[in-house]
Amino acid sequence: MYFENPNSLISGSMPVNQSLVMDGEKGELVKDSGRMGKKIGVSGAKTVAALKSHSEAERRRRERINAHLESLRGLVPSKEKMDKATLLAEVISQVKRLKTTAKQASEGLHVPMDTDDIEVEMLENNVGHSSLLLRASICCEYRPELLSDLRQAIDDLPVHVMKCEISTLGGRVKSVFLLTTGEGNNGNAVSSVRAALRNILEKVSASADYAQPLFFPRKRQRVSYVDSSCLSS
Amino acid sequence: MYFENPNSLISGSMPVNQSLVMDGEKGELVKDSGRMGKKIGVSGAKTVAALKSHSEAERRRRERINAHLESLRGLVPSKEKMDKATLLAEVISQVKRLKTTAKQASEGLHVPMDTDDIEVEMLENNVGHSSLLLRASICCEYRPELLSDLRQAIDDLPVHVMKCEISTLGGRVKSVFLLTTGEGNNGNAVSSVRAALRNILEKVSASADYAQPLFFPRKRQRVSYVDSSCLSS
DNA sequence: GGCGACACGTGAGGC
DNA sequence: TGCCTCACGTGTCGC
Repeated sequence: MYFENPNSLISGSMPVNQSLVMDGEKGELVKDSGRMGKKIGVSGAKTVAALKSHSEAERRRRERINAHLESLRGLVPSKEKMDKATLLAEVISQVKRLKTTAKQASEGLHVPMDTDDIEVEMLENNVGHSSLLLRASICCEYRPELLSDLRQAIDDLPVHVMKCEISTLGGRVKSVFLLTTGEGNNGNAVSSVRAALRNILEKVSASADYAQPLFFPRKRQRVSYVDSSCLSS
Repeated sequence: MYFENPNSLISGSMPVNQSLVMDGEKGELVKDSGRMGKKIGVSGAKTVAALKSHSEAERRRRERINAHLESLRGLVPSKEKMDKATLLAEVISQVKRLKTTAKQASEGLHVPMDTDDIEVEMLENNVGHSSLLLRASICCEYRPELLSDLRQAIDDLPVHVMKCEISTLGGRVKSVFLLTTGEGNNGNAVSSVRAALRNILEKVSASADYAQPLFFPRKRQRVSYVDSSCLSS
């Protein structure tokens, strides 16, 4: 802020530039061509009033933007006071990170969909470690042998289960595994896990009798407590 | 952009304001006190060069900021072209939303902790609907009757199960329920659910024999695939 | 004293 | 027309 008193709009060193200008090229004082032949004295008051309201409005606009930038500064984890541009850069990387983690934490997990599905993906390559981190999921209708089948299939694979998660919605179930492979056959780990899960999926469709669902055989209900509008990435 | 040619620095209507100023108060033309008595003609070339590089640097700075704003515009779900200020406002609400959903999706769910725990909380009040949305979780050591006990307990309560999720880590299990209450006794819904879950927890500690864990009785391992640096909110 | 970051006032253009 | 948003050049402060 230039002036302690915000009312003192007119700076002593900043020209209001209404009719007298300095020709920068030659340095001579010239009369501005005052478009539309209004006399200076007549329209002067109105012009300066308009200019004043204009600059005030612009100041308000700047304050609005800067206030938002300030609250953004409070939302990024960094504590040091940073540049306006780098703050924005930090915000966009933050938004991207949050979107991917939110997507991975919600869409990937939790909600069994209506269609049977198998997903096996390699997560981070974990540079420095020779083992891979895999995320495998299977989504299908529930049947009583499903869990033991799953356990048997995973146990037969050369993988470690770091985390297992089962969620049910309606009569359907989705199981998500976080797996690590030992050293060695990392190349076909994804495909072998996928094949094992596919076997289970086919066994499901083979057994014609669908037993009662695992937990709560109510009518299918959808619930979405995750803001899916944010996950478009 | 004012000038097609960025080299034409000197505007006809913008005073360079190096020595002649307009006193805004009285409107009289005054001589600026020209600190350091350099002659205009001598330092003119250097001054105009410095001014040019200055304005160019400022232009680059603006372009940097605006480029970041533009990429932020691509990250916000809204499709209509919005104001700079409203764009920033949208971004900060987006960040807040993503933080809460990410936090709820990760820290709240998924990972069984080492200590037994029961959480029952009311989610949104869902204005307009008379039913409440609850999130209830129980975290304890696994035992074979745990799942059927849970089902029985929840079935005895006046709630609907919208979603159920079970995750295991080591020999421990965490179950999370998304519940809706019917009309009526919303006031004590939280406490009654909590009491039911507490019953189960006590039954666990009563049965002294811990059967083998549900899935994979390997050594306890921690995995954190959610960027916890973003969840400070 | 140059360089970078910021706030400012102002002209242009859109409804 | 009046209001609003934006880009621009400039003054100023800190390193």
